[in-house]
Amino acid sequence: MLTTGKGSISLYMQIKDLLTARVGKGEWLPGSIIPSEINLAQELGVSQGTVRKAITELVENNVLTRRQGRGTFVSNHDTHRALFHFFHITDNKGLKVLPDSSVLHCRRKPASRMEASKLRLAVGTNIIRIERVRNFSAKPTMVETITLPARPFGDLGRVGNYDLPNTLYELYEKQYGITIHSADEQLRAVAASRHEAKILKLEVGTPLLEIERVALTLDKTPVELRISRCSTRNHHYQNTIF
Amino acid sequence: MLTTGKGSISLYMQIKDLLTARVGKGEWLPGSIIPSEINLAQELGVSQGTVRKAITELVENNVLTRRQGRGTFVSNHDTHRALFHFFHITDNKGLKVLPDSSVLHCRRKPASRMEASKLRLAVGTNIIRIERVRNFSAKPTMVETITLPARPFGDLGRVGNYDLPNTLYELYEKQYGITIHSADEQLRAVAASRHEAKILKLEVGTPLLEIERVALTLDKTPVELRISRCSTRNHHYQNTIF
DNA sequence: AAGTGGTCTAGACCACGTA
DNA sequence: ACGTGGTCTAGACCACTTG
Repeated sequence: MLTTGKGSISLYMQIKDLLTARVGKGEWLPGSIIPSEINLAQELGVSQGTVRKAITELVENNVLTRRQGRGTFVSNHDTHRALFHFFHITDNKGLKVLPDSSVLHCRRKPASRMEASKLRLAVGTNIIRIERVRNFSAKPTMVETITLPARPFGDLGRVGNYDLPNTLYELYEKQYGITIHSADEQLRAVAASRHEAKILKLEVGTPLLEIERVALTLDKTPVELRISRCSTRNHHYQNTIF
Repeated sequence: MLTTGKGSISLYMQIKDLLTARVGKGEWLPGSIIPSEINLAQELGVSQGTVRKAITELVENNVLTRRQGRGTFVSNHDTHRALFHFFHITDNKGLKVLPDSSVLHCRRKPASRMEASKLRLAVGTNIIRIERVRNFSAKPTMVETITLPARPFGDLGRVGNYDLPNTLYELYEKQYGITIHSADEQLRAVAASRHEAKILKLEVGTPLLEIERVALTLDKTPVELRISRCSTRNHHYQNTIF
């Protein structure tokens, strides 16, 4: 239960942790409504303002979403979030459009040392490795290698099912109950390999922007490693520092 | 003055705008203390909670900084902010250290079309163009070209004064009263030119990470264009998506 | 009309830093 | 001891959405 008094953490923080846990455990599913502030306050024996403060911070963390007059909901992954929150490539006019994707292959393998390290798995654990190319207005622009631990993602890409949706995080959430909450990205400049050059129709050695992303759940468990190599002839990676 | 009633914007928003204006106009200088929440509430004829909500959002925007027991201060640029807020290059272990810098040259020129566009100046307006190289543990790693409008930056780099400090935003703030508040960055992969290759001791054509940054003041006026080209052999650009 | 989140108030008490 | 920000309460009213 909640504790109060000297030396103990503040009430709203305890409530924040409690609400986070309920979301993390799947007690409240993405997209569903949570009890009203007043109900939660009664249940927890605190004032509405205290619950409100906890919820406010979770809204800032993109864990919950408020809708005036309707209620408070667990955030979920829709196309908008994929585009404006997790996708940072824009064309050189600053316009953001999701590229479409086509899968080149999808294989089950033991994790390489690098994959194991990034996903915090033992070397040799089974993983699913997807390679796909992403096109902007029919022009191949990015090559992506996506690595997922085989465990929670069970049958993904099985039975020759290369028909993966464009926005994978929606799939992870709906199909496997795994919600991506944050991601760490490392960007480097690399030279196009022969393989990449062929796919992207560029010269071997052309500089490509490499984005290595580790996607994490709410409790910071890494669940996806994605390495994208992107031609920056007509596009760039956009980041705003506030 | 503050307005209330139907259709008018919320009180705390008006207060937020008012406080922002006072900071923007230099009425309260970076690093200085602002009146206490209680004093502001009395002055403005609202409750402390309302002032508090306005200040809370400005703290989240990095405009103000609270220090418990001491007061609320206008944020300023120190080394910590330069490193953790505006500098995104880390080594491949994830460690962040500021590189040192040495200026190659510093010239006054009319703005190129590109510079004028990015800084929202008329083509041909006088600008200051600084080129410097940045070293990590004595290894040249980044080449930077920094463009500033000559107007507000008066005598910067004049009289052969190539002794610019490493963290320029502190200089802009203290010397010229210009506070950088946010920045837009565009990242691309490019091939090292002969000039860059020589400085960085690399082969011509080596892929470099180009970071094109436009730095803005609180009222979103662009005041610095900075193009960094960075070897990503031992370092990378780190971005976290929450 | 009823229920939700959004704003605002007035006042209490705590934790922290300074003098 | 005093003033600051930090937490918490109880209650009022508004704005919005749904039945």
